[in-house]
Amino acid sequence: MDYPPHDTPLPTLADVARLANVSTATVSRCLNSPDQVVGETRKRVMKAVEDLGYAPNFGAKTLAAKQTNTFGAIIPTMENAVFARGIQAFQEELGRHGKTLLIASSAYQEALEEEQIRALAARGADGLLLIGYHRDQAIYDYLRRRSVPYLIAWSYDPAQDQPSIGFDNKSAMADLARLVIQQGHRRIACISAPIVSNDRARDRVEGIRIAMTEAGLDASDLWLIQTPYGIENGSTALRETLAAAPDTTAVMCVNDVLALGALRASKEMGLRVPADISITGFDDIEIASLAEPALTTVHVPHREMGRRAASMLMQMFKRRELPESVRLETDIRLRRSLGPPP
Amino acid sequence: MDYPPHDTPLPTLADVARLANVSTATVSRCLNSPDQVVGETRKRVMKAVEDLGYAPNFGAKTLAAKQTNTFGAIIPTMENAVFARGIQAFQEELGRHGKTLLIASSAYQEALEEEQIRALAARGADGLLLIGYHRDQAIYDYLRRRSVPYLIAWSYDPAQDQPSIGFDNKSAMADLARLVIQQGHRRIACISAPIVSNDRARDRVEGIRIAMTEAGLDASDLWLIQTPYGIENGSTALRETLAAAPDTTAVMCVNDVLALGALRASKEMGLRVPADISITGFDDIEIASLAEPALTTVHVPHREMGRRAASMLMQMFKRRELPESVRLETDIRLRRSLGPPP
DNA sequence: CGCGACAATGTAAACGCTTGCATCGGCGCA
DNA sequence: TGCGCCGATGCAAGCGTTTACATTGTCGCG
Repeated sequence: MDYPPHDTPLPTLADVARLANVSTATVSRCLNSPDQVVGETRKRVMKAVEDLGYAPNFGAKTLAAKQTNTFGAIIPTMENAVFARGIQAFQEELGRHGKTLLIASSAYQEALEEEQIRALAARGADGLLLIGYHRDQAIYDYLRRRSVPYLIAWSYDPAQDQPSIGFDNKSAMADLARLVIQQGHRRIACISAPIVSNDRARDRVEGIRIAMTEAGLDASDLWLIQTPYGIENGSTALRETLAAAPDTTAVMCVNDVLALGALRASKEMGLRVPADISITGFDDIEIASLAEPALTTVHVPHREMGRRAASMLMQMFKRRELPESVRLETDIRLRRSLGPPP
Repeated sequence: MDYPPHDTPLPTLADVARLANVSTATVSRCLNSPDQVVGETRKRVMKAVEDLGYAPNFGAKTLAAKQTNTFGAIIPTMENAVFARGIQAFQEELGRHGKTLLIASSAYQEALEEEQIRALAARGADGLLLIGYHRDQAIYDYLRRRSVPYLIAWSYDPAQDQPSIGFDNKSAMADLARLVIQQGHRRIACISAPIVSNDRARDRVEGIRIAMTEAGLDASDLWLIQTPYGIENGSTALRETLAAAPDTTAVMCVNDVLALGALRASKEMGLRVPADISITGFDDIEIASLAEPALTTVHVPHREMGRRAASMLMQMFKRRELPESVRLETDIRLRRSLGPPP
């Protein structure tokens, strides 16, 4: 069986019009605003549509109508449950309003993200959801110039002059760090994602430093190690940390997945958590509470964020104005993986 | 700050042509096949493009060129790491060839999936990746009629006359079930996703039945409970199972997430795994080996599947012919969660 | 009975790009 | 010097919609 390029070329509006004995305008109206067409004609047209198996050509439609009912989201990776969940909610909300969501994943590569943003914008997305602030100014200019509404999620920073919905990564992590310090920890290590193009990770690390400084500790004492996303990487990072800084008593990870890896490595090394070493995460993914011991982490309302992001973006498109940025609350989930130092 | 609908309308090919003092044809060629244009002209054109901040209009481009360089994937949910991983690989492979991937998620709803398939097809996707066989025949007809290449992943069933890449869910699960039975289990329960529109789940359940029958057990004795995807749901399902069938000694789950939930519930109920009850999963997601005890499950080469699916689909588009379906091998990862019955 | 208003439909001009074909120089070769 | 060829570029015809505007036919009302 083959896919003839188009042996029977696809039916077009004109074909339908011919068959139904009306003009293309009428067919178009039938499809887009049926109440402008009287019952009998409409029935005839619909039958023709059915018989021909007609489906509108999207490119042509966009070209003529300049609206796609399609929103786009560019996320760093699908393999992170955190984004998956937020985006799922985002899509559900859009769906409720008859909009379609197109997702692209950039695999944490800046160049690729840029390409995808441009692709989605050129494709006429009615609006774009982006993750975090960090990206080339040229992209923002491009988006503004084409007047494509965009919203930044997973970060909230009033200092950044961008419409956004998210939480304050810095202060959330600082809160957690205060708790860690309060438990008596002085030798703290941080396992982070690469911070160079990830403002969320960067802010979280910064949060720890802030709390340390407040407590009279020397922030430059923070042992920092960066590694890509992944359980395995978290494990490796913990081993390296303990090799280089053996007196560490608390390891704060910038996300739960790294923390889970660290947890595993600790156990494999025969360390008891939290008796010998404390470990914390960030995100509160579902398995955080399932781990052994359960992981102390920062809970983030991902679904709420996704849902509200959708509403905001649709508003932006409809009303053509910038919304107020929204700050969501996070809260700390204190679980067994954090305890006093040995 | 506002998003004027288009105060300064976007620059078009014609604008660039005017500024560079060439025809639109030349500009188009500059952008799409630069070697057809001599150096100096090209430079001039590129400068104009730059100055104007020109970006091609995708709709127009598709309309004229009938090729989008875009592939689509419709997955049941992003929240399942299994799909996330496979799709990530799928995208990476496409990216290597300069193609873009658009993803839509159907939240396991048939009607939504259909809508999204149509949307992506109408949008001129060069090819579509679908999950599993189960969907309305009308959709297949539609796709064929529009001659949109499509490939089915995560399932392989020679009986289905569709191009696909995947593994044999039925025999994979049967293999695992044989192992369970071999350990001595006779009272087996199965926690499944809803099987009505999910052939993968259905086949896995069927696999258990086959193994039971082979072993001389009565397949209708299999205690089956269906529940949506999610750890919490897995927990609940386990409790219900044990309430209704208290003599169960092995619980086979159709995916790891449900299994993890079951594991948690067992522990909460004070049962020792596997001493009091054995639990198995399917997929071998990363945390399966991290669980306490580590989960016995079926390992599936998700990334390989994604990567090869991309190649196949690109071939289908280029060569316009149906490929051979590909059957991938799975293998059982025997871990501590499975043991002999008490 | 005639006129205006209005509802239903048709006409045709965009929309922004690609591409087959025509055109135009300039070059090599006899 | 003249011819043919070829590479670079321009011309213009689509591609399949939407939609402003024009046209037609009906109906109610004075």
